[in-house]
Amino acid sequence: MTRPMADKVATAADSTKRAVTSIDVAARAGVSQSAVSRTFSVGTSVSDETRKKVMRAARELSYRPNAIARTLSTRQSNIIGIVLSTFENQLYPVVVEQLSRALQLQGKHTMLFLADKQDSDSAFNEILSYQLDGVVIASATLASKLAKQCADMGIPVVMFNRATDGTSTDSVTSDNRRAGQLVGETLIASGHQRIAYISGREDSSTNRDREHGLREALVTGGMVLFAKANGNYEQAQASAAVVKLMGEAKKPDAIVVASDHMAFAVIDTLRYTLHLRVPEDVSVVGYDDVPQSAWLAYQLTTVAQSVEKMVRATVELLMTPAAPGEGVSRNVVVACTLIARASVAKRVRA
Amino acid sequence: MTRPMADKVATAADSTKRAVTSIDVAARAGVSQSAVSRTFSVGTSVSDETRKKVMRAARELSYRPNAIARTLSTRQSNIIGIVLSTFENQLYPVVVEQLSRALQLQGKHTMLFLADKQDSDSAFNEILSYQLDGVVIASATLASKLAKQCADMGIPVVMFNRATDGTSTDSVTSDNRRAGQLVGETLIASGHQRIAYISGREDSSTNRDREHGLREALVTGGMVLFAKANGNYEQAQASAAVVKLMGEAKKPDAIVVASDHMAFAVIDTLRYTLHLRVPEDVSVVGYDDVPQSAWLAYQLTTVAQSVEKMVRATVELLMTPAAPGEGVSRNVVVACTLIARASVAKRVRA
DNA sequence: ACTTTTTTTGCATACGTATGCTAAATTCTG
DNA sequence: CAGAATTTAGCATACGTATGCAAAAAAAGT
Repeated sequence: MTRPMADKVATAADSTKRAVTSIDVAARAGVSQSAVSRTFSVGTSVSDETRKKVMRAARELSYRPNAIARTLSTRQSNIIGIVLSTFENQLYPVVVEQLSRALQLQGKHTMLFLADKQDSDSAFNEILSYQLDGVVIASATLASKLAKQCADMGIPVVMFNRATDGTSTDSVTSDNRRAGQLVGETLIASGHQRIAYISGREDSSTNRDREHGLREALVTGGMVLFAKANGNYEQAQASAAVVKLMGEAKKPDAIVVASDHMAFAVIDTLRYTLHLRVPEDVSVVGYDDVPQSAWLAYQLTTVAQSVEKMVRATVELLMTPAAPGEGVSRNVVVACTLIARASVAKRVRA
Repeated sequence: MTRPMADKVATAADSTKRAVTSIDVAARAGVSQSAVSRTFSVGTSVSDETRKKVMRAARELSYRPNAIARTLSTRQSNIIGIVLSTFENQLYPVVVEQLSRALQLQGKHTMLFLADKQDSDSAFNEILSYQLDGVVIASATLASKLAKQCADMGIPVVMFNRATDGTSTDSVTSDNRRAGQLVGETLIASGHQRIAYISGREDSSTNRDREHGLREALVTGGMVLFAKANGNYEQAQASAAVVKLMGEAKKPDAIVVASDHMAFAVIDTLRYTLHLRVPEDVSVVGYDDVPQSAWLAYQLTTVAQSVEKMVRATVELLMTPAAPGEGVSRNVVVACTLIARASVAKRVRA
C-alpha cells in the first residue's frame, strides 16, 4: 500500500493508458458494443436515439474506431500500396501526390514502397502481409513478378504507366505510340530532316511504344530515324548520348528524348557543354510534361500525359476489381496531347 | 448434386479462398498455433526441430504472417506516417524517398498523408486510427495541432525541417541560422554590397532562421539587408518578387532566396524576363541543395541540408521515443554546408 | 386490441496472432 | 540414476471491431 495510487494515475503522457475502445463507449452510453460498432459503420441500422447517445459518449471519451481491428474483422484495410523505384524523375512525385489525394478522397490510405535492387524480395513480402486493398505498380523493377504474387493473393493490381508484358494485369498507360507519332509529325511539319532519338530503358514498354510511334510518323513522312542512342532514363547517360550524337560528322537537327527528365540533361549538355543553341541549332522534344518543362530555362516541347486522367482511371480500376477468374485484363489507354513550347524551331527546307 | 463441385473448386483467381493462417500451418506441421507464432517472432524460444517443421509447412502452404492481426495483438503496427503538404519543392521527394528507404531497413513501412487545406481534419482522424508507431511531420499546415493530437495518443512525433513552436515536440532541423550566416559571409567575401532577400513563408521557422542568420552576417560585415520581398515558397511569387526588386532604382547585386525551388524561378526570371545575366549582373544563392541545383542551367550556389543526416536523426528519434512524461523535447540540429557553384560572382569593390 | 411486419438491440462469435501460465520434455548436476 | 534446473510445447485468452442470428421493441395493418 505504499504507492499503488501513483501507478494508476493516468497522466496525459502516460503511455500505459489504454486506448478508448468501443466497449468503453458502450458502457458510458449504456448500450451494447454492437450498437457502438453499428453507429460507426455505414449502411447499418441504428435508431436515432442510440446513435445520439453513442456519439455523445464517443465525443466525451474522444473515441476513434481502431482501423486495425476493423481491418481484421472486415478484411478490408483501406490501404493501397504504391510501388515505385525512385522519385528522381519528377513525374513520380506528381503521380504519387495526385494518386494519394485521389485515394484519400475515397477514404483510402497510401502505403509507399520504394523498390530496390537488393531488398526487393524481403520487403515485398512485408508489404504483402498488410491486407492491402490494392497495389499500384509504377516501377519497372520486378513488376511482373510482384504483380503475379498479388494476383495470387487476390489483391487487385494496376500497372501504372507500363504495359503488362503478357501477364494479365490491369494497366493504365497513356497512348505512347500516338505520342511518338505526334512528335514525329510535329518535327516533320516544322521542317526537320535529321531526327534522332535518345531512348529510355529498352525493356520499358513506354519507351518502346514511343519509339515505335515516332518511327511510324517518320516513315509516313518519307524518312527514317536519323540516329539513336540509349539514355536508359538516366540523366548522365542521356548527356553522354547527346555528346555522342553531336560528335558524329552528320548531326541531327532534332533530338527526341524518351522522357523530359532526360531532356533537361540533354538541353543543358547541348547548351553548356557543346555550346549549341536550342532550338536554333538543335530542336529537342521530350515526353511527360513534368512541371519543369514549363520553366523558362527549358520551355520544352513535349507530350503531356494526363496524370489526372491516369490517376482517375487507376482509382476506378482499383475500386472495381475484375470478377475473379475473368482472366482478361483491363488496359486503359489515356489520350495524350502535344504541348508546343519553344524548344522546337521552325526550319526552312534547305 | 447438380454442380456442387464447381462451387468448391478453388481456381487461382478464386477470391473466396481463405488466406493461409498460422492455424493451417500448425495443423500441417503437427504442432500448436503458438509454435508457429513463436517461429515467426524474434526473440522467442522454439526448438530447432519444431522450427524446421514449421518452416517447411509454412513454405509448402506459402504462409505469410498477417501483419494486421499481429498489430492488433502487439499494438505495434510497424507503420510510420509521413505528413506533408506537397511534393512541389523537390526537397520533399528526396526526403520521402530517403526516409522511406531508411524505415524499410528497420522493418517499418511508410504511410503517406498529403495534408490539404480543406480535408485536413477528417483525414487526420483516419490516419490516427491506424496504430501508427510514429509520425513524421514535414508540413507546415496544422503541424502543431496534429503534433498535439499524436502526443495525446502516445504516438511519437518528429517535426522534420521545422522547429517546434513552443509545443514540446521532437524535431530535426538543419542549422538554418548558421546557413544564413554562411551565405552572408560568402557574399560579403566575394565583394557583394547590395544583398537582398526573397523570403519563404513568414510563419516558417526555417525561413525566419535563415533570414536571421543572413542579417547577422551582414551586420558583422558592416552592412544591412539591402532589400527584401516575400516569395512565400512559391515560384510565381518569387518571380514577382525578383521583378519588383530589380524594378527599383537601386538594384541589388546579390539575391538570397529562401529555397532553391524559388531560386530557380528567380534565375529564370532574371535571365529570360529581365534579360540579366546570372551571376554577372546579379548573384543568386539558394537553400537546400536539391538535385536540380547542380544542373548546368543553374549551377546554383546553395546551402546543403544533409538530408541523409536528418533522416538518420529522424529514424533515431522515432525508434527511441522519449520517456513518457519527460516533457522536454529533443531537438536535433544538423550542420549544413555551403556548396559553392557558379551562381555567385566575384565582384571587385567599386 | 390483436396480429403481422419491420426495425432495433444484444448476444455470441469470428478475424489471425501473441503471450502468460502451466505441464511436459529435456538437459544438467553430482 | 535421481533430482534440480532449464528449455520447450500447448492451452487459453486477449487484442478491438464486425456481424449473423434471435429476441425484443416498435410500427403498421386490420
